[in-house]
Amino acid sequence: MNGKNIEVIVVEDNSMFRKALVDVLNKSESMYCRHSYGTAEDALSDIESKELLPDIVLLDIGLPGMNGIECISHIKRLSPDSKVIMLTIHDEDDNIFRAICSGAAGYLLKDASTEEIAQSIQSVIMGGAPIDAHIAKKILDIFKKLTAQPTEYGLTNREKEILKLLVKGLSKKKIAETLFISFHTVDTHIRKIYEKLEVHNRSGAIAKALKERLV
Amino acid sequence: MNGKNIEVIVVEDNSMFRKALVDVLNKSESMYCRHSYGTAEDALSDIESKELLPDIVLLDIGLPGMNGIECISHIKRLSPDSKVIMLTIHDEDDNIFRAICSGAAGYLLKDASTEEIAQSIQSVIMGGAPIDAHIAKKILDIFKKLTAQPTEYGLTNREKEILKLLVKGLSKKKIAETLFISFHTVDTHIRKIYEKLEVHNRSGAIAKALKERLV
DNA sequence: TGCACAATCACGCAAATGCGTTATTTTTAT
DNA sequence: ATAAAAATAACGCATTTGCGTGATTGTGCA
Repeated sequence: MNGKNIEVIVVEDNSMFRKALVDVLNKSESMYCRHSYGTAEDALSDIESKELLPDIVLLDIGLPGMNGIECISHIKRLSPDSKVIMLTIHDEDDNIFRAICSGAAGYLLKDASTEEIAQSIQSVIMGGAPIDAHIAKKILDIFKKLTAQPTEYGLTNREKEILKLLVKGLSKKKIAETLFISFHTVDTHIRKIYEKLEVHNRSGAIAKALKERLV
Repeated sequence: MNGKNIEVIVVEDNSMFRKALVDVLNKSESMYCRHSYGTAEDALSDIESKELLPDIVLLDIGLPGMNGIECISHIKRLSPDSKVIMLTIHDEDDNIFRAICSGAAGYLLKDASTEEIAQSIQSVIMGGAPIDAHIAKKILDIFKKLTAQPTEYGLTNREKEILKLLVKGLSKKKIAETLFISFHTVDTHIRKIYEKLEVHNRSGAIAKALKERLV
């Protein structure tokens, strides 16, 4: 049961970091890394042609060409049992959600030590889901945002109605025609909307409406 | 092991439907319904004062006053082991996601027969998650949308950068200052963005960017 | 009875936008 | 090396926007 039996491949464009990773992995007693790549395309074509079935893929998100997120599903297609651990520089990366949904098994920051990364691989093999604490919080935040009751800005029904039309891209004139009211009335309503949403232009109102699911 | 041992409570504002439900439940050999309510507030205060710990809560989404979604978390707080089955009229209800995240165990349409509803209760008790097929599809669609690769509109990096600033609500002038380029250049980029996104104004671009997670 | 609030409408004006058109330079790809 | 694409910049103009300031009407609540 012991021995170097966990096959790991590394996909990471920074060659310094890639080499450091590979070295650490190969020093481990339980895993080895025979293949590492600088781009998703290289890795995928190798997996396909050599019929590689790695246990673990360490995958950078910020790759040139095809990015890591896209890469996950291709890997899963070619080698369904491979576990993918994402590596990222930024914890504010808003791709977290996509990665998790695409089937990433873990999610680590690059400032993790190479040892920590090796440790995380063990954890994935044991069925765990190593996720950096900062990233875990981000994930919870995303869920919280998705599930949160929309903030109550005290918009009246008419204002909500007009906000919807703004989001649809209508001009004041078009809105007036749609609702059979005067251009000026629309203008007044929009001013109230801006005031209540605490924005100063259409862009802000639309962004807020969509981000906070007001419409 | 047999007998009427599953305690169900019903929260539904339509009294006709509520009564029909309660009757069917009480006719069942395995469950009973002693308490039913027309509002979330009534149900919650009763749960609190009488220390009810129902096995199942059938909960309408479209309640007057506190809605069903809000109600879930209160129920879970007062009676953590209760399983909540949501009832809704519309399958296009965009609250599905919130309900699931709040911990609803099932999600049914009101046009389900009362028998089907009773059947679903059994299924929840058995550890299942009865979700109406239409609703299940909606859920998958929401996830698909959340996880979908953003449609490729062929935006260049510069265009994406400027799109982000548009979403932040900056004017062309501000964008020009931010990027240390001319107002006119910003203008040109924005025109290309509109062209590629097939919109004709800022509102359309921002709405598309946010809805399709381009930023 | 009165007052707050929603919804309606109006004028004017500076600023911003959207678009037709043209053009140079730099980068990328074949 | 050469063609295509991207990034840069400019002028003019009709339209739209954002906002200061003002007003009238209806509805509900205290």
